[in-house]
Amino acid sequence: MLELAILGLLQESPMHGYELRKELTAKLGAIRAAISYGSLYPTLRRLQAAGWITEAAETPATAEEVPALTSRRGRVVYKITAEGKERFAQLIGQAGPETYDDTGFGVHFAFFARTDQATRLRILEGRRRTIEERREGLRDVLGRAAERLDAYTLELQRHGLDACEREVRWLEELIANERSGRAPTVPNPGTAGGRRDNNSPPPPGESRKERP
Amino acid sequence: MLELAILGLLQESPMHGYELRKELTAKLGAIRAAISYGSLYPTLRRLQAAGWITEAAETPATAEEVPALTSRRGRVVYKITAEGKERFAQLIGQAGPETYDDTGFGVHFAFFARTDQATRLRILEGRRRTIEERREGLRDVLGRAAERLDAYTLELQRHGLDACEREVRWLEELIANERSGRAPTVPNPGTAGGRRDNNSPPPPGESRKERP
DNA sequence: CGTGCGATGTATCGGTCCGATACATCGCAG
DNA sequence: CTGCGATGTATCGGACCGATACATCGCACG
Repeated sequence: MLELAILGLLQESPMHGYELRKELTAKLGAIRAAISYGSLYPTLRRLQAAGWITEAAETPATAEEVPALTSRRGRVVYKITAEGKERFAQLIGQAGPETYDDTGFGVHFAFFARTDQATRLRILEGRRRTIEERREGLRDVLGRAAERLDAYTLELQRHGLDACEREVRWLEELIANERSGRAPTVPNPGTAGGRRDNNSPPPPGESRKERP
Repeated sequence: MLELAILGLLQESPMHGYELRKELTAKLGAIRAAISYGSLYPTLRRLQAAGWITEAAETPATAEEVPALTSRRGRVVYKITAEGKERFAQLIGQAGPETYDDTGFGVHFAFFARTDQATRLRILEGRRRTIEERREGLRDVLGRAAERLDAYTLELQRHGLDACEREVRWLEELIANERSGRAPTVPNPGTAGGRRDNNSPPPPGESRKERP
């Protein structure tokens, strides 16, 4: 999962570890806590060994000398290679069971802008299937085994069941949207402060890159 | 986390691994997928080595002989020890940061019937804090960094934000309930099939054990 | 003027947990 | 009587986390 996320982010622009972590947190903040360096750095090493990424030279063109006075301490910028792009395309295109669990789905979804529509649909439906099964499991417990469990445990299940139902509905809308339109935006009026408009969703072909 | 869950379940009644996994799945189904044997068995071994649990003899009293004909193949029943109960009480009573993440909170919550009220309140408030922070992070991204992210990523964040707000509300109700009543049941009319009544929540002292 | 603290930055280590895999027994339907 | 699905125990490699260590940079506060 981390591999996919790193490859995806480096496709936007080269980055060093720290920056990568921040971008990762921003992009995946909805589905998981901040990624640990204890995962990040070993993974970067692994990707580099596999040839998917390489180290890029530091020293941006605007660096007006100010040279080796303090010896230009280490800041390792990574960029994706051509093989890395292939690898990313391969990973993003295939969908196994791990694509449908909470984390896996979240990561795939976060890169839907780089995923073709058929795959998007396949993933959304697989996820829906998965959540529907989880939902049925919870209904079973709440129905059949209810008297064996204490009130707190039951309340937990109820809350979980509610979340499942809500996610299924969300997925339904996304699927419908995907099938016969193009925009990922769900038409329901957001629960949060409603000042966000977000019209003009980009037709998900390729996205332009920009860096400040 | 697994340690806490196993200790908690074995407190209800002795069990072997397979059974433990099923009960674990039933009790924690709302927060995580089925626990893996690759975690379960090593953890059981660890707990046994630490002296928190012991192997109990198989052969339930009703076993009308039918003896060593096929050599009574292995089925290892574990039961909790006195030290194990102390350990459980210690684990359930203390609350660190890991108590507030998704899995940790879920496990603690699932054993709230064995937790004193002060601790329950502390945990609920810690969890609320954690989710509120996650919520603020998502709002920040949605507000400040919105134009840097594609429509799919934004939709993911929105869905996550919605889940956060919902959970905070849920926690508020539980906290209010906890402060001035006793019942864990949230008064909101459930989204699911509403045939479950659940009055008479047990005053959370000690719960009776029963096994079929 | 300095000094110390919070953000930036790279890195490792032990431990927890997962997914795949292997293997054996039991009850029962065909 | 044969095979298959549920029950049952077990290990191994790998992914990821949390704690920890360490070094530099900019700037606010005294």
